[in-house]
Amino acid sequence: VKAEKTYHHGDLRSALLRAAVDLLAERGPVELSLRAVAKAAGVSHAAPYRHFRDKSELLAAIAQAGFESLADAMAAAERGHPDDPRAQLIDAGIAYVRLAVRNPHIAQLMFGGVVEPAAGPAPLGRACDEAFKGLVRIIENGQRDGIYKDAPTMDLVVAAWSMVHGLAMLVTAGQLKGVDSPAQIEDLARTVGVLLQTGMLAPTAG
Amino acid sequence: VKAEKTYHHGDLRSALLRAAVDLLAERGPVELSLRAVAKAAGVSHAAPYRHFRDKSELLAAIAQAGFESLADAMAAAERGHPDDPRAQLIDAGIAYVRLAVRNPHIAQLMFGGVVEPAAGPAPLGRACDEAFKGLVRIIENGQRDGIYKDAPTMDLVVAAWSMVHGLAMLVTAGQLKGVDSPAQIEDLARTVGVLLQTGMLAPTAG
DNA sequence: ACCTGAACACCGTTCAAGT
DNA sequence: ACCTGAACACCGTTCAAGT
Repeated sequence: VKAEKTYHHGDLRSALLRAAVDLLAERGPVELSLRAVAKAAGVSHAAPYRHFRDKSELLAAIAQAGFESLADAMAAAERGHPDDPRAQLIDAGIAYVRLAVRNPHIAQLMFGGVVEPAAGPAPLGRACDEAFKGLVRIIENGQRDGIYKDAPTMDLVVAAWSMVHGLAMLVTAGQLKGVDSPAQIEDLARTVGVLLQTGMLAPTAG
Repeated sequence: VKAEKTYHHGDLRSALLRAAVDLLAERGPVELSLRAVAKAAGVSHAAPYRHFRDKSELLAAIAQAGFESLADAMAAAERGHPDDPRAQLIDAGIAYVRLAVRNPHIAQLMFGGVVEPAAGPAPLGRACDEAFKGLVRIIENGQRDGIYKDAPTMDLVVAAWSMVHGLAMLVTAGQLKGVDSPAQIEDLARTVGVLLQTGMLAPTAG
């Protein structure tokens, strides 16, 4: 941790990523400049090009890390309730929303159309698939136990993913007024998750 | 349509917006340049500054138009089924998803964190509120008729909005593999909407 | 292998000047 | 009132050169 002789760094790549995450939060993806990232990391403006092909690849690398965290959270939710798929799903939803709320700029980078999605460079697409598969497994667990309707698994998966994803995106975009504290948001995630499981319709209604 | 004498335009502002929408689709918000927009509209690179304070205000104006279309669609869904709040909600969801799918780049601009949300300039925030209120009205109609659960209205609204918003965002981000055709997407919106109303749980399950 | 410095084309934004 | 042209600081990207 004190070998600062040879050019500048032991691990410039991750130093650049850290600096970029900070600048992303400050300035947004449009105003973020690769030159400012390089300066923050203490290298020349050309140095990042040894590690990222261009600015969009730097942003994609940040998004990729986000998808990896998401996949981890899905796996943890499944492991956390080995015999209770309903709790797995609720926890997965809460974890999803929590991750997005803690890193709103990264969430928006992952899904906001600035970096290309699954179509992008291979590792990004793979990380994204991994997160998706975690959710699929959780729904499959519930269907195997007969907890969920006998509908096509993908219909249930899309419904659950849409709900939790939508909530996360609305919250990180500041679209939900009066919802600020993390506790409030987790409550909302839980409420909405229960609604998805039991439905909006009144028990008595036709 | 042939008065090209005085400087250049009769309505440069909307010509710039049209050009910007095209370039947005081609190059994305980061690579979109105000100078290219000006050139496409046939004016000097300084001319846009008479109509927009800066690049972000141009993008915000595009997003605002998107929110206005969304508010219109919500109102149309309500009017389309005067006595059937369930159909109002399903139609609103389908319209929401359809708008997003037809203009993915605008949808991502509206919600992707590139332009500031409700916090932004007044007209943007107002347009966004208007769309939201349309959905609230539809849910309130259902509660008034006793169709929906007697839960807090905002819980139902957030659930419904999250679901439809999430589906729209996942589709526009290309995150849902194998879902391409508009018909397929509308089917999915309908399926997911019914799931939200009736719930994921099996009727028999505890 | 990894980084620097100069270089090029391009950008956002401003402003005095034109009609 | 609305637009132009020059100007400035900044950016993305490349490349020959350094260690």
